[in-house]
Amino acid sequence: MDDPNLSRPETGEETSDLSKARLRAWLQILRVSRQTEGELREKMRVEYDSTLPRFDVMAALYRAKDGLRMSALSKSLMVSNGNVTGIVERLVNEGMVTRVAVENDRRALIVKLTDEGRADFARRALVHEGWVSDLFDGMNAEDANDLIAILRRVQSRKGQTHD
Amino acid sequence: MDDPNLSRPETGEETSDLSKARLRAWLQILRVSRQTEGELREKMRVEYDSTLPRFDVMAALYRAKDGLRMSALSKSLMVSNGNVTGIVERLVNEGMVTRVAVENDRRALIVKLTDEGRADFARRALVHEGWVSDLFDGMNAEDANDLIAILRRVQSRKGQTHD
DNA sequence: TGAAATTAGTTTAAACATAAAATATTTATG
DNA sequence: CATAAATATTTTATGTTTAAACTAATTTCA
Repeated sequence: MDDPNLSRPETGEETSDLSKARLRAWLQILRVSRQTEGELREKMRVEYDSTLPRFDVMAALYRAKDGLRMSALSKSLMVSNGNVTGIVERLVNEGMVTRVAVENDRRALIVKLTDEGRADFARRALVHEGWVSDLFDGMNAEDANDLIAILRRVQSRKGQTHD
Repeated sequence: MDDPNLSRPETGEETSDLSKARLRAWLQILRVSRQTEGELREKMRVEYDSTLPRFDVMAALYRAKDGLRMSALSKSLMVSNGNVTGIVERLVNEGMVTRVAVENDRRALIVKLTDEGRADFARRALVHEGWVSDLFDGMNAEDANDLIAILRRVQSRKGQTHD
Protein backbone atom coordinates (compact mmCIF):
# COMPACT_ATOMS: atom_id res chain seq x y z
CA MET A 1 0.00 0.00 0.00
CA ASP A 2 3.00 2.31 -0.24
CA ASP A 3 3.09 2.70 -3.99
CA PRO A 4 1.82 6.23 -4.49
CA ASN A 5 0.32 5.41 -7.90
CA LEU A 6 -2.08 2.78 -6.66
CA SER A 7 -4.45 5.39 -5.34
CA ARG A 8 -5.43 8.89 -6.36
CA PRO A 9 -2.41 11.19 -6.55
CA GLU A 10 -3.04 13.44 -3.56
CA THR A 11 -0.02 15.51 -4.43
CA GLY A 12 -1.78 16.83 -7.53
CA GLU A 13 0.16 17.96 -10.59
CA GLU A 14 0.62 14.57 -12.28
CA THR A 15 -2.09 12.23 -13.53
CA SER A 16 -1.52 8.84 -15.13
CA ASP A 17 -2.38 7.78 -18.68
CA LEU A 18 -4.76 5.25 -17.20
CA SER A 19 -6.63 7.85 -15.21
CA LYS A 20 -6.89 10.01 -18.33
CA ALA A 21 -8.26 7.07 -20.32
CA ARG A 22 -10.82 6.38 -17.61
CA LEU A 23 -11.84 10.04 -17.59
CA ARG A 24 -12.30 10.01 -21.36
CA ALA A 25 -14.40 6.86 -21.02
CA TRP A 26 -16.55 8.51 -18.36
CA LEU A 27 -17.08 11.63 -20.45
CA GLN A 28 -18.09 9.49 -23.41
CA ILE A 29 -20.57 7.56 -21.26
CA LEU A 30 -22.00 10.84 -20.05
CA ARG A 31 -22.32 12.16 -23.59
CA VAL A 32 -24.16 9.11 -24.91
CA SER A 33 -26.28 8.93 -21.81
CA ARG A 34 -27.42 12.55 -22.04
CA GLN A 35 -28.06 12.35 -25.74
CA THR A 36 -30.05 9.14 -25.46
CA GLU A 37 -32.02 10.33 -22.46
CA GLY A 38 -32.85 13.55 -24.29
CA GLU A 39 -34.18 11.73 -27.32
CA LEU A 40 -36.14 9.20 -25.27
CA ARG A 41 -37.64 11.96 -23.12
CA GLU A 42 -38.79 13.80 -26.22
CA LYS A 43 -40.44 10.67 -27.61
CA MET A 44 -42.07 9.90 -24.27
CA ARG A 45 -43.46 13.43 -24.15
CA VAL A 46 -44.74 13.49 -27.72
CA GLU A 47 -46.08 9.95 -27.94
CA TYR A 48 -47.46 9.45 -24.43
CA ASP A 49 -47.53 12.89 -22.82
CA SER A 50 -45.44 11.36 -20.07
CA THR A 51 -41.88 11.36 -18.76
CA LEU A 52 -38.92 8.99 -18.35
CA PRO A 53 -39.00 9.02 -14.53
CA ARG A 54 -42.63 7.90 -14.58
CA PHE A 55 -41.79 5.23 -17.14
CA ASP A 56 -38.94 4.03 -14.93
CA VAL A 57 -41.18 3.76 -11.90
CA MET A 58 -43.77 1.81 -13.89
CA ALA A 59 -41.03 -0.48 -15.21
CA ALA A 60 -39.88 -1.30 -11.70
CA LEU A 61 -43.45 -1.98 -10.60
CA TYR A 62 -44.14 -4.09 -13.69
CA ARG A 63 -41.30 -6.41 -12.74
CA ALA A 64 -42.52 -6.61 -9.12
CA LYS A 65 -45.94 -8.18 -9.49
CA ASP A 66 -46.83 -7.66 -5.83
CA GLY A 67 -45.70 -4.04 -5.82
CA LEU A 68 -42.87 -2.36 -3.97
CA ARG A 69 -42.46 -0.24 -0.90
CA MET A 70 -41.52 3.37 -1.48
CA SER A 71 -38.05 2.69 -0.11
CA ALA A 72 -37.54 -0.38 -2.32
CA LEU A 73 -38.64 1.69 -5.29
CA SER A 74 -36.19 4.50 -4.61
CA LYS A 75 -33.38 2.03 -4.02
CA SER A 76 -34.11 0.14 -7.21
CA LEU A 77 -34.17 3.35 -9.25
CA MET A 78 -31.14 4.87 -7.48
CA VAL A 79 -33.00 8.08 -6.72
CA SER A 80 -33.79 9.72 -3.41
CA ASN A 81 -36.74 8.78 -1.27
CA GLY A 82 -38.37 12.17 -1.45
CA ASN A 83 -38.13 12.16 -5.21
CA VAL A 84 -40.19 9.00 -5.53
CA THR A 85 -42.94 10.54 -3.42
CA GLY A 86 -43.65 13.15 -6.10
CA ILE A 87 -43.43 10.83 -9.08
CA VAL A 88 -45.74 8.26 -7.50
CA GLU A 89 -48.12 11.07 -6.57
CA ARG A 90 -48.44 11.99 -10.24
CA LEU A 91 -48.88 8.37 -11.31
CA VAL A 92 -51.65 7.99 -8.75
CA ASN A 93 -53.39 11.05 -10.20
CA GLU A 94 -53.10 9.52 -13.66
CA GLY A 95 -54.63 6.25 -12.41
CA MET A 96 -51.52 4.24 -13.25
CA VAL A 97 -50.61 3.10 -9.72
CA THR A 98 -52.19 2.72 -6.30
CA ARG A 99 -50.78 2.95 -2.78
CA VAL A 100 -51.91 0.32 -0.32
CA ALA A 101 -51.19 0.04 3.39
CA VAL A 102 -48.91 -2.73 4.63
CA GLU A 103 -50.17 -5.24 7.18
CA ASN A 104 -48.46 -4.92 10.56
CA ASP A 105 -46.43 -1.84 9.66
CA ARG A 106 -48.34 1.39 9.52
CA ARG A 107 -45.27 3.34 8.45
CA ALA A 108 -44.98 1.58 5.12
CA LEU A 109 -46.86 1.72 1.84
CA ILE A 110 -46.84 -0.63 -1.09
CA VAL A 111 -47.11 0.90 -4.52
CA LYS A 112 -48.44 -1.23 -7.36
CA LEU A 113 -49.64 -0.81 -10.91
CA THR A 114 -53.37 -0.63 -11.54
CA ASP A 115 -54.76 -2.91 -14.23
CA GLU A 116 -54.77 0.07 -16.55
CA GLY A 117 -51.19 0.90 -15.59
CA ARG A 118 -50.07 -2.64 -16.25
CA ALA A 119 -51.71 -2.78 -19.66
CA ASP A 120 -50.40 0.66 -20.57
CA PHE A 121 -46.86 -0.18 -19.55
CA ALA A 122 -46.84 -3.47 -21.45
CA ARG A 123 -47.66 -1.61 -24.65
CA ARG A 124 -45.23 1.23 -24.02
CA ALA A 125 -42.34 -1.05 -23.09
CA LEU A 126 -42.33 -2.66 -26.53
CA VAL A 127 -42.32 0.71 -28.25
CA HIS A 128 -39.62 1.95 -25.91
CA GLU A 129 -37.41 -1.03 -26.75
CA GLY A 130 -37.82 -0.12 -30.40
CA TRP A 131 -36.78 3.47 -29.75
CA VAL A 132 -33.64 2.36 -27.93
CA SER A 133 -32.80 -0.13 -30.64
CA ASP A 134 -33.16 2.57 -33.29
CA LEU A 135 -31.00 5.00 -31.34
CA PHE A 136 -28.37 2.29 -30.90
CA ASP A 137 -28.41 1.10 -34.48
CA GLY A 138 -24.62 1.42 -34.66
CA MET A 139 -24.33 -1.29 -31.99
CA ASN A 140 -24.26 -4.98 -32.87
CA ALA A 141 -24.79 -7.87 -30.47
CA GLU A 142 -21.09 -8.33 -29.78
CA ASP A 143 -20.66 -4.63 -29.00
CA ALA A 144 -23.61 -4.79 -26.64
CA ASN A 145 -22.21 -7.75 -24.76
CA ASP A 146 -18.70 -6.28 -24.61
CA LEU A 147 -20.03 -3.01 -23.30
CA ILE A 148 -22.17 -4.70 -20.66
CA ALA A 149 -19.19 -6.77 -19.52
CA ILE A 150 -16.96 -3.71 -19.21
CA LEU A 151 -19.55 -1.71 -17.33
CA ARG A 152 -20.29 -4.61 -14.99
CA ARG A 153 -16.63 -4.68 -14.01
CA VAL A 154 -16.76 -0.96 -13.31
CA GLN A 155 -19.92 -1.29 -11.32
CA SER A 156 -18.96 -4.19 -9.09
CA ARG A 157 -18.02 -3.51 -5.46
CA LYS A 158 -20.11 -0.32 -5.30
CA GLY A 159 -23.61 -1.66 -4.84
CA GLN A 160 -24.33 0.70 -1.97
CA THR A 161 -27.18 3.13 -1.72
CA HIS A 162 -26.41 6.81 -1.65
CA ASP A 163 -29.34 8.34 0.20
CA MET B 1 -28.20 -10.57 -44.32
CA ASP B 2 -31.89 -11.14 -45.07
CA ASP B 3 -32.81 -11.90 -41.49
CA PRO B 4 -36.01 -9.91 -40.89
CA ASN B 5 -34.86 -9.16 -37.37
CA LEU B 6 -32.15 -6.73 -38.38
CA SER B 7 -34.45 -3.74 -37.95
CA ARG B 8 -37.17 -2.88 -35.48
CA PRO B 9 -40.27 -5.00 -35.96
CA GLU B 10 -42.87 -2.40 -36.90
CA THR B 11 -45.59 -4.98 -36.53
CA GLY B 12 -45.24 -4.87 -32.74
CA GLU B 13 -45.64 -7.88 -30.48
CA GLU B 14 -42.24 -9.46 -31.20
CA THR B 15 -38.84 -7.90 -30.50
CA SER B 16 -35.52 -9.22 -31.77
CA ASP B 17 -32.62 -10.57 -29.75
CA LEU B 18 -30.56 -7.69 -31.02
CA SER B 19 -33.01 -5.07 -29.83
CA LYS B 20 -33.11 -6.77 -26.44
CA ALA B 21 -29.31 -6.75 -26.26
CA ARG B 22 -29.25 -3.05 -27.12
CA LEU B 23 -31.87 -2.35 -24.47
CA ARG B 24 -29.81 -4.22 -21.86
CA ALA B 25 -26.76 -2.22 -22.92
CA TRP B 26 -28.69 1.04 -22.57
CA LEU B 27 -29.98 0.13 -19.13
CA GLN B 28 -26.47 -0.75 -18.02
CA ILE B 29 -25.15 2.57 -19.32
CA LEU B 30 -27.90 4.34 -17.43
CA ARG B 31 -27.10 2.44 -14.24
CA VAL B 32 -23.40 3.23 -14.30
CA SER B 33 -24.08 6.79 -15.34
CA ARG B 34 -26.48 7.45 -12.46
CA GLN B 35 -24.30 5.77 -9.93
CA THR B 36 -21.19 7.63 -11.03
CA GLU B 37 -22.97 10.96 -11.23
CA GLY B 38 -24.38 10.42 -7.76
CA GLU B 39 -20.97 9.75 -6.26
CA LEU B 40 -19.31 12.64 -8.08
CA ARG B 41 -22.09 15.02 -7.05
CA GLU B 42 -21.65 14.02 -3.44
CA LYS B 43 -17.89 14.63 -3.59
CA MET B 44 -18.40 17.96 -5.34
CA ARG B 45 -20.83 19.00 -2.62
CA VAL B 46 -18.69 17.89 0.31
CA GLU B 47 -15.29 18.98 -0.99
CA TYR B 48 -16.17 22.19 -2.81
CA ASP B 49 -19.71 23.08 -1.71
CA SER B 50 -20.52 23.10 -5.41
CA THR B 51 -22.39 21.04 -8.00
CA LEU B 52 -21.66 18.99 -11.11
CA PRO B 53 -23.51 21.32 -13.49
CA ARG B 54 -21.38 24.23 -12.32
CA PHE B 55 -18.26 22.11 -12.73
CA ASP B 56 -19.35 21.16 -16.24
CA VAL B 57 -19.88 24.78 -17.22
CA MET B 58 -16.47 25.73 -15.85
CA ALA B 59 -14.89 22.81 -17.74
CA ALA B 60 -16.37 24.00 -21.03
CA LEU B 61 -15.15 27.54 -20.36
CA TYR B 62 -11.71 26.32 -19.34
CA ARG B 63 -11.28 24.66 -22.72
CA ALA B 64 -12.49 27.80 -24.54
CA LYS B 65 -9.90 30.38 -23.57
CA ASP B 66 -11.84 33.26 -25.14
CA GLY B 67 -15.10 32.26 -23.54
CA LEU B 68 -18.32 31.00 -25.08
CA ARG B 69 -21.68 32.43 -25.93
CA MET B 70 -24.60 31.23 -23.85
CA SER B 71 -25.92 29.29 -26.83
CA ALA B 72 -22.55 27.65 -27.53
CA LEU B 73 -22.36 26.69 -23.88
CA SER B 74 -25.77 25.07 -23.83
CA LYS B 75 -25.06 23.23 -27.07
CA SER B 76 -21.70 21.97 -25.85
CA LEU B 77 -23.22 20.70 -22.59
CA MET B 78 -26.32 19.31 -24.30
CA VAL B 79 -28.65 21.10 -21.93
CA SER B 80 -31.34 23.68 -22.63
CA ASN B 81 -30.67 27.35 -23.07
CA GLY B 82 -32.72 28.43 -20.10
CA ASN B 83 -30.88 26.01 -17.88
CA VAL B 84 -27.52 27.60 -18.59
CA THR B 85 -28.89 31.00 -17.64
CA GLY B 86 -29.42 29.89 -14.04
CA ILE B 87 -26.15 28.03 -13.65
CA VAL B 88 -24.12 30.90 -15.05
CA GLU B 89 -26.04 33.27 -12.79
CA ARG B 90 -24.84 31.32 -9.75
CA LEU B 91 -21.27 31.15 -11.03
CA VAL B 92 -21.30 34.92 -11.53
CA ASN B 93 -22.46 35.35 -7.92
CA GLU B 94 -19.60 33.10 -6.80
CA GLY B 95 -17.11 35.19 -8.78
CA MET B 96 -16.12 32.26 -11.00
CA VAL B 97 -17.26 33.66 -14.36
CA THR B 98 -18.14 36.98 -15.99
CA ARG B 99 -20.54 37.92 -18.76
CA VAL B 100 -19.28 40.39 -21.33
CA ALA B 101 -21.16 42.01 -24.19
CA VAL B 102 -20.33 40.98 -27.76
CA GLU B 103 -19.19 43.60 -30.28
CA ASN B 104 -21.70 44.20 -33.07
CA ASP B 105 -24.37 41.93 -31.63
CA ARG B 106 -26.23 43.33 -28.71
CA ARG B 107 -28.27 40.15 -28.30
CA ALA B 108 -25.30 38.01 -27.42
CA LEU B 109 -23.15 37.55 -24.33
CA ILE B 110 -19.82 35.87 -23.92
CA VAL B 111 -19.24 33.99 -20.69
CA LYS B 112 -15.67 33.44 -19.52
CA LEU B 113 -13.86 32.29 -16.43
CA THR B 114 -12.44 34.92 -14.10
CA ASP B 115 -8.81 34.51 -13.06
CA GLU B 116 -10.05 33.06 -9.80
CA GLY B 117 -12.40 30.72 -11.67
CA ARG B 118 -9.60 29.54 -13.93
CA ALA B 119 -7.25 28.83 -11.04
CA ASP B 120 -10.00 27.14 -9.06
CA PHE B 121 -11.02 24.94 -11.94
CA ALA B 122 -7.45 23.89 -12.72
CA ARG B 123 -7.09 22.57 -9.18
CA ARG B 124 -10.50 20.92 -9.10
CA ALA B 125 -10.07 19.23 -12.47
CA LEU B 126 -7.09 17.22 -11.25
CA VAL B 127 -8.94 16.09 -8.17
CA HIS B 128 -12.00 15.27 -10.26
CA GLU B 129 -9.93 13.11 -12.59
CA GLY B 130 -8.72 11.23 -9.55
CA TRP B 131 -12.28 10.67 -8.34
CA VAL B 132 -13.32 9.27 -11.71
CA SER B 133 -10.27 7.05 -11.88
CA ASP B 134 -11.02 5.70 -8.42
CA LEU B 135 -14.66 5.03 -9.28
CA PHE B 136 -13.56 3.28 -12.48
CA ASP B 137 -10.85 1.21 -10.90
CA GLY B 138 -12.28 -1.95 -12.46
CA MET B 139 -11.51 -0.52 -15.91
CA ASN B 140 -8.14 -1.00 -17.57
CA ALA B 141 -6.81 0.95 -20.56
CA GLU B 142 -8.02 -1.59 -23.09
CA ASP B 143 -11.53 -1.58 -21.63
CA ALA B 144 -11.57 2.20 -21.76
CA ASN B 145 -10.60 2.28 -25.41
CA ASP B 146 -13.02 -0.49 -26.36
CA LEU B 147 -15.84 1.26 -24.58
CA ILE B 148 -15.05 4.59 -26.21
CA ALA B 149 -14.96 2.95 -29.64
CA ILE B 150 -18.32 1.24 -29.11
CA LEU B 151 -19.98 4.39 -27.84
CA ARG B 152 -18.58 6.45 -30.70
CA ARG B 153 -20.22 4.09 -33.17
CA VAL B 154 -23.51 4.51 -31.33
CA GLN B 155 -23.16 8.25 -31.24
CA SER B 156 -22.25 8.87 -34.85
CA ARG B 157 -24.91 10.27 -37.19
CA LYS B 158 -26.83 11.92 -34.36
CA GLY B 159 -24.80 15.05 -33.70
CA GLN B 160 -27.89 17.28 -33.74
CA THR B 161 -29.01 19.56 -30.96
CA HIS B 162 -32.26 18.82 -29.23
CA ASP B 163 -33.48 22.21 -28.00
C1' DT C 1 -37.04 50.79 -46.67
C1' DG C 2 -39.84 47.90 -43.93
C1' DA C 3 -42.25 43.76 -42.75
C1' DA C 4 -41.26 38.95 -41.84
C1' DA C 5 -38.31 35.61 -40.31
C1' DT C 6 -34.54 34.26 -37.63
C1' DT C 7 -31.44 34.35 -33.81
C1' DA C 8 -29.82 35.14 -28.79
C1' DG C 9 -31.06 35.07 -24.49
C1' DT C 10 -34.27 35.29 -20.39
C1' DT C 11 -38.40 34.17 -17.96
C1' DT C 12 -41.98 31.11 -16.49
C1' DA C 13 -44.32 26.93 -15.08
C1' DA C 14 -44.00 22.31 -14.14
C1' DA C 15 -41.37 18.32 -13.17
C1' DC C 16 -37.42 16.17 -11.26
C1' DA C 17 -33.67 15.70 -7.89
C1' DT C 18 -31.09 16.00 -3.65
C1' DA C 19 -30.19 16.68 1.37
C1' DA C 20 -31.86 17.62 5.64
C1' DA C 21 -35.47 18.04 8.87
C1' DA C 22 -39.80 16.46 10.50
C1' DT C 23 -43.43 12.94 11.52
C1' DA C 24 -45.03 8.61 12.66
C1' DT C 25 -44.27 4.02 13.76
C1' DT C 26 -41.70 0.00 15.15
C1' DT C 27 -37.93 -2.34 17.47
C1' DA C 28 -34.40 -2.74 20.89
C1' DT C 29 -32.71 -2.24 25.45
C1' DG C 30 -32.10 -1.10 30.20
C1' DC D 1 -42.64 -0.92 30.88
C1' DA D 2 -40.24 3.25 29.39
C1' DT D 3 -37.38 5.31 26.50
C1' DA D 4 -33.83 5.34 23.08
C1' DA D 5 -32.70 3.96 18.54
C1' DA D 6 -33.92 2.69 14.14
C1' DT D 7 -36.99 2.62 10.14
C1' DA D 8 -40.43 4.34 6.52
C1' DT D 9 -42.07 8.03 4.50
C1' DT D 10 -43.17 12.91 3.71
C1' DT D 11 -42.05 17.74 3.82
C1' DT D 12 -39.12 21.62 3.00
C1' DA D 13 -35.56 24.30 0.87
C1' DT D 14 -32.67 24.62 -2.89
C1' DG D 15 -31.02 23.58 -7.34
C1' DT D 16 -31.36 21.48 -11.97
C1' DT D 17 -33.93 20.64 -16.13
C1' DT D 18 -37.08 21.08 -19.85
C1' DA D 19 -40.52 23.25 -22.98
C1' DA D 20 -42.80 27.11 -24.19
C1' DA D 21 -43.61 31.90 -24.13
C1' DC D 22 -41.47 36.14 -24.29
C1' DT D 23 -38.21 40.22 -25.33
C1' DA D 24 -34.92 42.21 -28.01
C1' DA D 25 -31.78 42.50 -31.79
C1' DT D 26 -30.35 41.11 -36.36
C1' DT D 27 -30.96 39.45 -41.00
C1' DT D 28 -33.57 38.56 -45.15
C1' DC D 29 -35.82 39.95 -48.99
C1' DA D 30 -39.65 41.82 -51.55
